[in-house]
Amino acid sequence: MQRDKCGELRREAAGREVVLAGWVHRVRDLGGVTFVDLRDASGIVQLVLRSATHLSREDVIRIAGTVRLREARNPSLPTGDVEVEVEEVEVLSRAKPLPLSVAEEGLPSEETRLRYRYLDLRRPRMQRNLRLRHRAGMAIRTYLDREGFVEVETPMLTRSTPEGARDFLVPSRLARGTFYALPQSPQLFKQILVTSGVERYFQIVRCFRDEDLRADRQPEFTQLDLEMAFLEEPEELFPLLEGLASHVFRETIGVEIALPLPRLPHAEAIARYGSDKPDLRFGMEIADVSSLFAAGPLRLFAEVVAGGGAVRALPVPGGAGRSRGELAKLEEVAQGHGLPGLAWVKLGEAITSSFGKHVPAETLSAIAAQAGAHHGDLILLAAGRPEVASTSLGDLRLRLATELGLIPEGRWALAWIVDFPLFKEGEGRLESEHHPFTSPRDEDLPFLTRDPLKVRAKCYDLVVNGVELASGSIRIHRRELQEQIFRILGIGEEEAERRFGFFLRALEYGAPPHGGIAFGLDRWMMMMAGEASIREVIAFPKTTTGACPLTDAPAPVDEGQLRELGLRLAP
RNA sequence: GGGGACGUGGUCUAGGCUGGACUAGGACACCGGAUUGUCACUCCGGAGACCGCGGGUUCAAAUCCCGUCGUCCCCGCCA
Repeated sequence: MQRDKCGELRREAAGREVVLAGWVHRVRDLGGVTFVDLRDASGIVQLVLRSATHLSREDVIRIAGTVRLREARNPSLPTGDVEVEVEEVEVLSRAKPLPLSVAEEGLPSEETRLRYRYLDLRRPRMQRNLRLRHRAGMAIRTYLDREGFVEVETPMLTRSTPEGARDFLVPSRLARGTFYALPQSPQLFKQILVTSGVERYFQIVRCFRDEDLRADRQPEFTQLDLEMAFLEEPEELFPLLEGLASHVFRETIGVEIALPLPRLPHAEAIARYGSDKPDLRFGMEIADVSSLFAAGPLRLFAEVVAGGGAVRALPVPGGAGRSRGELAKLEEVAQGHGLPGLAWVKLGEAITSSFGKHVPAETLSAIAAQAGAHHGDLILLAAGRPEVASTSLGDLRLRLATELGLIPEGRWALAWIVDFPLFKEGEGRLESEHHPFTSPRDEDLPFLTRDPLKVRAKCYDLVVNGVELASGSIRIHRRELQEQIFRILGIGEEEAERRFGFFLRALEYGAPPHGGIAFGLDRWMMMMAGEASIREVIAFPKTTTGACPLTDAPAPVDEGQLRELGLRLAP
């Protein structure tokens, strides 16, 4: 269909004969003359109709006409200098009265939006989001291609390798009673690919996890997955990834990211911000004031410190005026983390505290100094196991900063979180902090047998504004070490062979040292688009119950289909 | 698995706490009419909802209670 683009008509086009096709955006019928805003992917232009063709919103039409300069321009449209005097109109397709408003304000319910997604996606904001995502994808591919990466597809029908989440299963017809699993990530395939001589692999790939949904979680989601051979240390990978991230930010939303990015050891992130994905757009750092209480006047806190615990302090700017009730609410948050309570110091006209007279004024001043708090501020104190004390205050730090409007908009605070522990305590056994294929740090290898919880991993997260954007590691490339890790995780030799045998074997035929990372692409898009939900950057997302209102999936299947698969539904 | 919020014409919403003139109001969309310079056009008129569904309390339920379904948010879960 030969046609011109609505959004590209400018002053210079005046006098030209054009053919336009698009959707009727709005109709203003003045009787003798009717104005129609015609919309196509390029934008909107005003048509002038003098014939009596009845048009409704979202009708699809094709017109032929002449571009003319307007008497009065419309400054709110890029095409506002011109209009098209219509000579011929052809209705290509009628639109019924709309089941939802295509206006930006007063959004319909999520379900209605998804049921009529083809209308919902016509909103400028959604069009913008789709295009933003496309630009990001282009930027990613351009950058990685230039760096010598090869995009390789990996199977969607694969085997269940019970890692973290619940698998989506696909029954096999040819081998009754067996199942494929949809991949939670291409983890093992990408490691096998670098072992196969693809020294630089990447893929923009769909992943599947059958867990409950959230605003930032869908059962199927997209990762930017990449892996490189001949890496032994995280630092060898960071410059490339930083280049990628800054390139994508620049090409997608025009934001410049200052490089190199700060590195923050995991332990420090917890201590200073009470989170392994700290929001670094603002201060309010947590201070350790344990030493002030170690031999101090408060027996309760002294005992905590003596028992290996810590007392940590969070400054709250301008918080000195908080009422007892407000403090109680904050305390509830801390209690939710398992702390018995919160202590506080107010730097008001006088310095007051929840300690009454038990703690001398000079100690209170010392606390204020260490917490970096000033006149008018409040200091919240948490005492307990160091991590619990910190994460409780970390939670409060975020809540209070949000409430106080201390988080600057338009800032992008990126950082690497490094030196995660390799293991964490699970239910009666050790679990991988990242995943079982993560390499321990060389200097911590001696602790593997003696004190595994002390072992740090060659593992890293890329954190943006308090959101985990990407997570990766240097992998284990020697079978013996991989088997040792499995043993520590309580995966026996027989089980390891059964579940991961194919992978262990691959490590026996010349596997280079390697490592990589996976970005949560949807979350990244969500942030760049300034959206609060991942669904706004996914064309056809699912509801919280995993349903698709557009197609009504999931749906029952015919008895015959089940029979072919050898399946019968339990009563 | 648990907690919370919401559900009123096609869409968004008022009403709900404190049940009775609610004969459920408004805006947008829709239909009819007027209208030759609008651009969120305007003006006049019209149609359209038994208030998600089921049960209960009551003389009386959109309103109170219970259940259920749906949507959203959070905790658990998500290597």
